[in-house]
Amino acid sequence: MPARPRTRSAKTTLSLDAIVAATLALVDELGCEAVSMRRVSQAVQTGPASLYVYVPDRGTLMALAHDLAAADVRLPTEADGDWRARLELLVDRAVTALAAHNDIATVGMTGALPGPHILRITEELLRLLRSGGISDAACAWAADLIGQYIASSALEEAMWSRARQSQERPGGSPAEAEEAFAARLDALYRSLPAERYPTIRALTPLLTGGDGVTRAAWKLRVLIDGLLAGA
Amino acid sequence: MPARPRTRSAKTTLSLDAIVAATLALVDELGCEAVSMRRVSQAVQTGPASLYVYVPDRGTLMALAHDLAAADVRLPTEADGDWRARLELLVDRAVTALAAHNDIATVGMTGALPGPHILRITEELLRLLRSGGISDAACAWAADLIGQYIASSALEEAMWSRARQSQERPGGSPAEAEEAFAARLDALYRSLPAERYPTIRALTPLLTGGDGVTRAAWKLRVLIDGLLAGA
DNA sequence: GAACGGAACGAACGGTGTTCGTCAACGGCA
DNA sequence: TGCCGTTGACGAACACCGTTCGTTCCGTTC
Repeated sequence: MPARPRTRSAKTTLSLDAIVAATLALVDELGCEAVSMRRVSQAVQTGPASLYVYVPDRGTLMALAHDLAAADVRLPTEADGDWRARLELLVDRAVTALAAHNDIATVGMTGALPGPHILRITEELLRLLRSGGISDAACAWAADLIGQYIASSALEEAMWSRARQSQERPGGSPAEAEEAFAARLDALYRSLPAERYPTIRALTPLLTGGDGVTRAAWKLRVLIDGLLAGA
Repeated sequence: MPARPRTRSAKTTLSLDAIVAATLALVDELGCEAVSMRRVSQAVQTGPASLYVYVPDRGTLMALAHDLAAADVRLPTEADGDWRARLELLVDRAVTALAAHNDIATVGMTGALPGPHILRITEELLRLLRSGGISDAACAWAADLIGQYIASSALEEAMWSRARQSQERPGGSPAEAEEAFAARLDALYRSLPAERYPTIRALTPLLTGGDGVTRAAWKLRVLIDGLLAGA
C-alpha cells in the first residue's frame, strides 16, 4: 500500500526528443560531466528509471545530445563561393554550433559513433574536398584531420567564451573562485623561469592573447593550405 | 575502542610519486573514466582519504598522471636532422608516448593546466618552429594547433591499438561483447543508404582502413606544409 | 467487460568524490 | 628520559552517481 498511489503525471509528454533536448540544455548550463541521469530526469519531471525506456545508457544519451548540437549547422550553397570558401564556411559553422553548447564536443572524442547530423556534415565535407580535386585517399585522411580540428577547436572556443562570460558577469562574486582559463594559463606562463623556458616566455602574450575567431580562421587556412601543397 | 587498533602500515612508502605512478598504471589498464580514488588507494594499499594529503582532488591527480605520461618523450638532438625533421620526430614521440597510456590524452583536452613535462615539450616545439623562420605570431598559433593535433591523434591511436589488442586476444571471449571501434564504424558506414551519403559510401574502405602510422605521418606533413605555405 | 503489453516508476544495489574528526607515530625540547 | 605538539594516515560518513528489478498503472485489443 504505497502512501502516494501511483499517479501518472498529468502531462505524459515524455519522449526521446524531449529527453535529448533537456540533456543538451543541461550540458549548456552545467557541462557534460555534471549532467547526470537524475538531473535529466528531474528536468523532464520523472524518475531516473524512466529514462531507460528511451535510452540504453548515459553514453548513448550524450551521443544523441552531441548529434542534436550538430543539427543546426546549415550546409553552404553554391552562392557561398568555390569549394574552398564553402569548406571553410562549413567547418566554421560546425565549430560554432558545437562551441555554443559548452563542452559537448568532448563526446565526439570519446569514441562515440556519429549520428545522422554528424554524418550529414561528414558527407558534405568529403564531397567538397573531392570536388576540389583532392585524391580519394587524401580526402579520407583529410576528413579525419578536419574532424579532429573541429572537435578540438569547439572545445577550445567553448572554454574561451565560458571564461569570457564568467568574467563579464556584472554582479558576479567578488572573490571569483573559478578564474578564467586563459588568465590562469597566462599567469602560469609568466611565472616560468626564463632560463629554462625562454621561448615560452618570449611568446607569452602571443600564446594566450588574440581573437578566437582570427585564430580559428588562421588554423583552418593552414590546414587547407597543407592539403593543397601535398596535392 | 576500534576492533583493529590503528597500525601504521608496515611499509610507509606512501608518496606523491607512488600515487601518480599507480594512477597512470590504472589508466593503462582500465581507462581514465574507470580510475577512481578508491581504486588508486587500493593500489597503494591505503584508504581513499589518505590520497588527499598529497593531492587536492581527482582532476589534479589525473593531470599529474598526464604529465607523467609525457615525461618519457626524448627531445630530438642536432643529429636528427634539420628543424623540420626534428619537429616531426618530436611530435611523433609525443603522440606515441601519450597513446601508450590508453586514453590519458583526454585529460589534456579538458582544460587542465600543463605540467612541467608538457611545458618542456611546448618549449622545444616553439623553439623549433621559431628556428624554422616562422613568424612569432604564427609560432604561437601553430603550437596551439600542433598541441590539438597531438592530443587528438594520441586518442585516436590509443583507440586503434586498444581495438587491435582486444582483437588479437587469442583465447578471448568468443562472443566478443565490445567490438572494435574501427569495425563498428566500418559497419555503420556500410549500412548507410548510398543515395543520401554517396561520398561516404564511395570512400568507406579508405575512411576506416589504412595504417595508423602512415595516417599520422601524413597528417603531420599536411600541417607543416600548411605552415610553410602561409609563411 | 476482461485480458494483455508496454510505459512509468519506487526502491534498492554497489560504487563514486570528498570531508571531518580522530588516532598513531615521529620530531624537538626540557 | 619523559613529554608534547605537529602531521601523516585513516575509519566513517555524506550526498550523489548509473543502472537494475519488480511492480503498478493505463490504453488498447479482443
